[in-house]
Amino acid sequence: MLIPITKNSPLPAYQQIFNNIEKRILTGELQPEDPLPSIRQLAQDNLVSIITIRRAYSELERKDLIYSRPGLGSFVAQFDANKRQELQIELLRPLLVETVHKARELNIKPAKLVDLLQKIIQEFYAKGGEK
Amino acid sequence: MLIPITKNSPLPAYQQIFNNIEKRILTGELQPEDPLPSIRQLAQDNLVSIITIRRAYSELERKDLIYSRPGLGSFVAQFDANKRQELQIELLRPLLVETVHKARELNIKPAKLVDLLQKIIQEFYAKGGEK
DNA sequence: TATCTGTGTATACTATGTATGCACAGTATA
DNA sequence: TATACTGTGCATACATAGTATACACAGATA
Repeated sequence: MLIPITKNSPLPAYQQIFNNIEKRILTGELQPEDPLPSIRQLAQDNLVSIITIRRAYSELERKDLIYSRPGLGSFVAQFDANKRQELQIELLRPLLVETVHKARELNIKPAKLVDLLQKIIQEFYAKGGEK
Repeated sequence: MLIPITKNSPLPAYQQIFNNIEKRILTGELQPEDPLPSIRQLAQDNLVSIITIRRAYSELERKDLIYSRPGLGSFVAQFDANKRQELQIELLRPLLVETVHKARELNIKPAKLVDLLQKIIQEFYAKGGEK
C-alpha cells in the first residue's frame, strides 16, 4: 500500500498516514475485516520508520477504526453502513464548527457564510478541484 | 492587553496571540493607526517570553496587519472597510476549502455538506455557542 | 540624559516527531 | 518442531520547533 507523504507538510508523517487510511476506511475502499499491510511492510513501502507506522496504527486503533492482534496483523474494525456515515460526519463536524466559530467572532452573518461555502463548492466541483 | 493563552492548546502561544490580535483588527475593535502594547509590556501582561510576542508581531507584520517602528512602537496598519472585509473572508476560505476537499474525498454530497453547515449554525446561534 | 521603543544575537531547555535496533511473544505453516 | 511471519515493548539518538533568559544596540521622546 502506497501512501502519499508530503515532507514539507505541516502535518507529521504519522498524521498523514492516519488520515489516508481513515479516508480509505470511511469511503469503503477498505472494508471491515480487511487486513491492513503489516507495520514493517508499510514502513518499507513508504520509506518511513516503523515507529511512524506504529504511531498511525495506534491512533487508528484508539479510534476503533482498526484492531491489531499480535501474530496475526491489523484489520479494519467492524461497523455497519449507518455507523460509517456517522463517522464521516464526525470527521467534518470539527472543521465546520471551527469555521462557524470564527465567522461569528468576525461578525460575519450566517447567510454570508453559507454563500461562501456554496461558492467554494462551485469552484471545486465545476473546475474539477484537481482530483 | 490581556490575551487568553491556553497552555494545552495544539496551537503554540505565539499563534494564539497572533489569532487574537488578528481578530481584534478584523472586527474593528482595533482601528488603523491604533497603537499596540509594547512587546515588553504584552509579554509581562500575559506571562510569556518577549520572544513569543516578537514572533506574533512579526507574523502580523508579515501579513501587513500591523507595522512596527523602532523607538515608537507597533501600530495597526492602514486599510479601508472593503479591504477589511476581504481579509475576513480570506480567513474563512482555507477552512471551507479544507472542508469541501474532505467532503469530496468522502463522497459526501455538496447538498448534505450545506445541510450540515446550517445545522451547526443553528446550534451555535440558537443556543448561544458559549460566547 | 533618562527611559521608553523595536531589533539583533546567543544560549539553553523542553517536547515532539522520527529513525534505528534489539528482544519477546503470539500465530501460522511447512 | 523449526521457521518466518505478526504486533509490541523498550532504549537510544537526532532534528526541529517553541519558548525562555539575557545582553547589546539604535531610534524616539520628554
